[in-house]
Amino acid sequence: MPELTQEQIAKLSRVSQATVSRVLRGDPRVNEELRQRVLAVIKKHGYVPDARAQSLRSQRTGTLGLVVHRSPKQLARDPFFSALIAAIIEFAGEEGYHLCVDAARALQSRRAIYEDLLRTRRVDGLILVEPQTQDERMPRLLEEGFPFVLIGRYEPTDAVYSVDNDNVGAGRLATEHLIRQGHRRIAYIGGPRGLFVCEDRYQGYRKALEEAGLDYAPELVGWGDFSEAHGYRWANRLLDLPQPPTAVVAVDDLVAIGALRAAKERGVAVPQGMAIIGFNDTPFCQYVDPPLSSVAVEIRTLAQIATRVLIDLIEDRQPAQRRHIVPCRLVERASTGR
Amino acid sequence: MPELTQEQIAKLSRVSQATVSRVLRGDPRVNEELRQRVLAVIKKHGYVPDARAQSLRSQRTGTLGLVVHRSPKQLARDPFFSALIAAIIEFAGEEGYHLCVDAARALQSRRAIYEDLLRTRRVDGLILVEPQTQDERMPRLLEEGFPFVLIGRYEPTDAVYSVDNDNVGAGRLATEHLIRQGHRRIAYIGGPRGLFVCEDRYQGYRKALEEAGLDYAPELVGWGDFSEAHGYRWANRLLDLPQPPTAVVAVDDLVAIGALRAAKERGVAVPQGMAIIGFNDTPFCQYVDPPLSSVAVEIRTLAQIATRVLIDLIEDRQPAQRRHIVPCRLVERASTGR
DNA sequence: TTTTTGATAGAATACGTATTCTGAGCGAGA
DNA sequence: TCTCGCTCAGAATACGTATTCTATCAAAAA
Repeated sequence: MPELTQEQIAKLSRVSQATVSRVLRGDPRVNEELRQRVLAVIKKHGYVPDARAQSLRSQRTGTLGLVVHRSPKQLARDPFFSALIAAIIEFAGEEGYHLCVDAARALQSRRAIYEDLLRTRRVDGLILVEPQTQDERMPRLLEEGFPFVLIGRYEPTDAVYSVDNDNVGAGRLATEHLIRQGHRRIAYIGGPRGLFVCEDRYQGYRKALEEAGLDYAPELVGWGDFSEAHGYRWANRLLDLPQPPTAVVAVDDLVAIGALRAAKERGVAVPQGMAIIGFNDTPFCQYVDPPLSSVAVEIRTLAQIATRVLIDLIEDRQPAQRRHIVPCRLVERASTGR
Repeated sequence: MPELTQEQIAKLSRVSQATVSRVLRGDPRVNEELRQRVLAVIKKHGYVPDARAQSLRSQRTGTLGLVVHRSPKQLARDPFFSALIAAIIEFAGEEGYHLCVDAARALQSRRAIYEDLLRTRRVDGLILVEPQTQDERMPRLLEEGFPFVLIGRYEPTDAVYSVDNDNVGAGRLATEHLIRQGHRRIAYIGGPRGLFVCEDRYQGYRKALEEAGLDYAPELVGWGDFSEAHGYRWANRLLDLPQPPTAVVAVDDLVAIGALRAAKERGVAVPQGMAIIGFNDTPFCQYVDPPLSSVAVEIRTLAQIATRVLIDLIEDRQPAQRRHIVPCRLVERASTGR
């Protein structure tokens, strides 16, 4: 453990510890000769500041906290989170911050993690992902004035800084794309009713239909969950209709893949018999047959904005705006091709 | 910021700060009456220790560091890493540790991250993933006696603690499975020559052939990279042979999917015309058509062992053994079914 | 020459906790 | 009665850095 402290550097340079600190911090009020002496010693023996002492003294840890409340199992297989974590690491790193990641499985542990990261001052700020509307942490964080930023949406107050995908726009993008391809009878397979992301994409779907002057057909809209099985079931039901849709907007890639399987099983060609588009542009979209069109969510942008806003808050710069909406991007593949 | 310090708790309880500390640490040498007084005050006003001060004082941060050297982009789309990170978070959390994740993109930044995590004493120990044989960090870490554990393999010295998949066993598992299905002419599509994981799986393949008394056919073995394109190219080449293989072991799921695509394009039915098996049991295995058999890597076990060994090292308990080999598991799906 | 100003650097202190040191009080043994 | 030993709690200190406070010295102003 040959790690030197400022005190030892000082002794070797025949100056005081305070002077060493000043040299390191670039304080101009130090004589050039002494500065050189100190720098020479540091160069020779090496010096790395003790982050623990620095953070105790300066009240800054140089670490951001990321809390997701998902089970590690979900976390492990959700490409969204891995991409998000990776991107946040990247952008935080560029600004000289580290990232501390914690996962809150149960609601019970959520509180514990919150205590442990925040009140112990282990991190300078927090990024919360997909908060719930009934999130008891938000008011407390606001009250304490602790820097944090949300990825997702939170309705009860607009006092929080947040970044979210333009899910309405995404739904519209997918639907308009299908309309451009000539489709007139377009179904929507949604996820759980009441979830922002599903409702928003549904709104986008409705708007696109409306603007194109197409009729809305309630029998073409189904709600459920985010599973492949749900997509499979609903696609089958849609294909059983007297007048089945010629295209399907599925709220999630997995759901879309379920629909794809149903179509293939019944001998319905994709996209000729039925076009299918999903959301999120999950990595496996390009490996299914036919490759799946999808509306990509700009995870990196999401991460970049969240990180920058949080660091601005931490460093007492007033961020430009509270709510950020990140547009999505259409990725055309064979499943909606001509 | 209504966070109280021990000093303030002490004042409110009319005792000394030392006594508060003793009560909190469960020191038995404190009178029951005082203890109760202090606990009552804490209960009323709340108290959470300052992690920064604790770590400065106790030389322990309660944080593990995880360093992966991959670009954030690769990181984002590699399910292995997200699963690994998730699992480490989980197990570290169970032991009361946090996780600080950093990614070293360039070789240049690797050094910087190493400095920043380790010498600044920001973490108590380090988990290194997929070290290279020429890894300049290893000797230094060993020399400094800094606690660390490897996920992967390192040859130059056996002084390091490491956890690795049984890749030889995995290669054997896949090959034996195909042999059991009656295949006699089995190809191997590998990744980059010289990479441990590829060489080991190849060894397993060779051993399984040998033990089954099957001839080794060099023309059935191809090396390249981990891409889908490589699998596609090599599968085509194999199918062009005068006597094509009836089964393929692909070193990675992506490579296997490339092979799958080649087979489908040429009208070769899978598995009847050619069986295919991959490695890693990537989430999308179950969504391709036909679903892809794969040898699953026990990421959670890997993470669990690595975390436990590291924490043992940190807390001065001698771990049982230096090298841990985690067995893999066969996941049968339609691509190798009868 | 005396006072003031400015530049510089060392001494001292604070951050909050854990632990060692010290001393007070008391019962037991001589 | 006096000392020894023991229990317990407060005082003091250390962890390593950043910063404020203070002292020194020289040069400039009076």
